[in-house]
Amino acid sequence: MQNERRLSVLRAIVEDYVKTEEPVGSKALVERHGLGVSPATVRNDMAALEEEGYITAPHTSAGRVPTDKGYRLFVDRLTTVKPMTAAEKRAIAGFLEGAVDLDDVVSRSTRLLSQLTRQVAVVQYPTLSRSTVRHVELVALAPTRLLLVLILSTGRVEQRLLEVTEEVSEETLASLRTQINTAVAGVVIAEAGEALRSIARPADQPADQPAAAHDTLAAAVAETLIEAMNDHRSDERISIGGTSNLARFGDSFDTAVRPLLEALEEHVVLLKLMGEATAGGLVTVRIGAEGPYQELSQTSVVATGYGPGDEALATLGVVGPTRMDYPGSMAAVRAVARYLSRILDEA
Amino acid sequence: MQNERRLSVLRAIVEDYVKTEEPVGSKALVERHGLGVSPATVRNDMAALEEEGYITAPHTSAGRVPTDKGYRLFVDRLTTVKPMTAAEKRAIAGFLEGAVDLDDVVSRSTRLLSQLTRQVAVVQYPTLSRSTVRHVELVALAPTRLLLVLILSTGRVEQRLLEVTEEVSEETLASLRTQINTAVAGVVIAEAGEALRSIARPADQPADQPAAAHDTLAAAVAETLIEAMNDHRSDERISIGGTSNLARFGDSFDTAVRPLLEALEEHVVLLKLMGEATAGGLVTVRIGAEGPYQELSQTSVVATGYGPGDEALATLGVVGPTRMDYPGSMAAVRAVARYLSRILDEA
DNA sequence: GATTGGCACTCGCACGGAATGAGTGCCAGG
DNA sequence: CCTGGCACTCATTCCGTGCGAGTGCCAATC
Repeated sequence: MQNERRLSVLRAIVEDYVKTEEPVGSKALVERHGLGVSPATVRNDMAALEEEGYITAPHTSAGRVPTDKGYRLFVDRLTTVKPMTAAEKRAIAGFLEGAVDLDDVVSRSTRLLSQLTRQVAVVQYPTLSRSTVRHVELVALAPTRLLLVLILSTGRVEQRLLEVTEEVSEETLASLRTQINTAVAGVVIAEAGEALRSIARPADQPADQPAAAHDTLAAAVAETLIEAMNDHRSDERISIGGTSNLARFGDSFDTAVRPLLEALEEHVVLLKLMGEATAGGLVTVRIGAEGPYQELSQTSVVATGYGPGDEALATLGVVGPTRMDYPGSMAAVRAVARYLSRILDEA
Repeated sequence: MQNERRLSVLRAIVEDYVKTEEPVGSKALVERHGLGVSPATVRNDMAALEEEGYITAPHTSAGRVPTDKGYRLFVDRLTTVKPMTAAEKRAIAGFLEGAVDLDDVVSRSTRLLSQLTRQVAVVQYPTLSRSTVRHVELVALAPTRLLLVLILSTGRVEQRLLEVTEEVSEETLASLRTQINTAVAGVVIAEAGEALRSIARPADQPADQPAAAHDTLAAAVAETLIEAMNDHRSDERISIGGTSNLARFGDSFDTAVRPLLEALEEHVVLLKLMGEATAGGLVTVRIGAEGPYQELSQTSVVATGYGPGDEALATLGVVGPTRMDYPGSMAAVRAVARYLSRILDEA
């Protein structure tokens, strides 16, 4: 790929095709874009581009369509991420400001992203594993029934019910509460387990009766909390929005919409599709067959990581047909991730 | 509608049409069902049924299709809800048993329902307004930053952050916590607000300095809690699943799938569509144009209420094209609602 | 050597008419 | 009231044709 104009032609093809959803011909190209050459010249370039596998013709008498390889070149070299307008920025900030809790933040982000991109938006809830413990609360609902509330730095709250065999006094509970919070507040989840276990079996304590009872309780609480922390089921929590945007692609229902609808049900598949979270404003683009699933060879993913302090705790992005507005999507994804991270910072 | 056989014919038409998705003719009818009469006879009956508006012919040389009115008669008089098989019951119970918290219960129910019916399932989270307060927890995250956790009888947890102007001591917090819980534990949401306000401005207290501080704090906490309780935004929380089942109806994309996809995004629309929750095992069926939305004249809703003690706190059901398996859907909806209510009873 | 206008060629698609056949309505006889 | 027979309707399917968008190639031009 040497020629400079050829790249412009490819860019023009991609832009036109994304806009019109129809194969684009040489004549239409020179008209709509200001390339100062004749259709014939463009045809030569197109022939070369096709030779190199960047575009393809659905059939002889139709225009050209970008291939995955063509889109790839486009996003890698032919596009500069266009910044959001001031108005858009204000809209994003305003929309996210009003959120009352983590659920709300995530669902607002999802709606926002789907509206900005007119695609299906996917937002993963912040992972447990790399966040820190903010507070642990023990509540006696009944003499032998405890509610454990685990509050994380991301604002996420996990709760577990725990039935114990012996009645628990309010004093025991209070002391255990203090003990636990001293031990784990501010500690990363991954390391909190060890701290909890050490409370349950302190090395220096004699084996008399009340101490044993306290330890049994502490052990049970510790185990439940550890279980909640390691609950990777909840790592798979995601929020999906903008499904109705798929309606725009009703024509390619079987090749694009149907597989995507199915993938959206399988959260595990979806998360794998989104890929590893990338930090620092880096947006990942996965085009068509580049992804791990054959059935989704008509689907692209634009994603990035987010989290407080630019540490990528979770992924967020949009999913749609390969024929999508990559620059716009990338800009929107990056902007939402940035604002979302900022909100998590503050909280 | 007098003739007995005509009803059988209608039933046969509905069943066949739902199964084959194609207009059904007189000949096919007598073959597939054991009506002991000739096609000609059936034709006469069909003519009568059409006259009365229960069925209609898409065009002259095609078979017949049930009208909304036809489906209505079918669900009202021609169907006995078939009970779930023992295996299905076990599957339902087993599937719901494993849930760890309310979120999990709801999302499992959704998945379950969509799998049983092969339709789009919608489950509304239990409403705040008619549930009772189980516990209120106050946590000092920082000297001037409080986390309020509101735990309801349904297992639902609402949390709010509250910034206060003056530092709060642990003792003040503890006493306020006790006060609040004494006042509102077990009280219905609707009445809890009054109880909270009375804590904030006790009639018999002198106006000296520390008391005033305590009152300011109490008032702030009370208002935040009341706001959380009256947050009808969270009444609109719903869980949706089985969207990919819409893929089966790819043919009627524009008339059925697209409007439904759009409605699924609009939670308010969806809730209105599901209608008032009905208690006591009563399943509501809303067929096509019977619903409030013209664009959804091709969709039916099968829904019922659920909640602890058979009090309908929320709605759950399935949404799909009018051409749906009503008996099966009704049975599944009823069964899931029943098990779900039972789980809420236990918790 | 790149660019351009000209021109023949390809091929999908839209349009129109004919054949097909499923399904109906009606009628006369049982 | 049911049934077999029969003429009729009309959506769907299948060709065949014409059209036109778009291409590829070539010779001429700058």
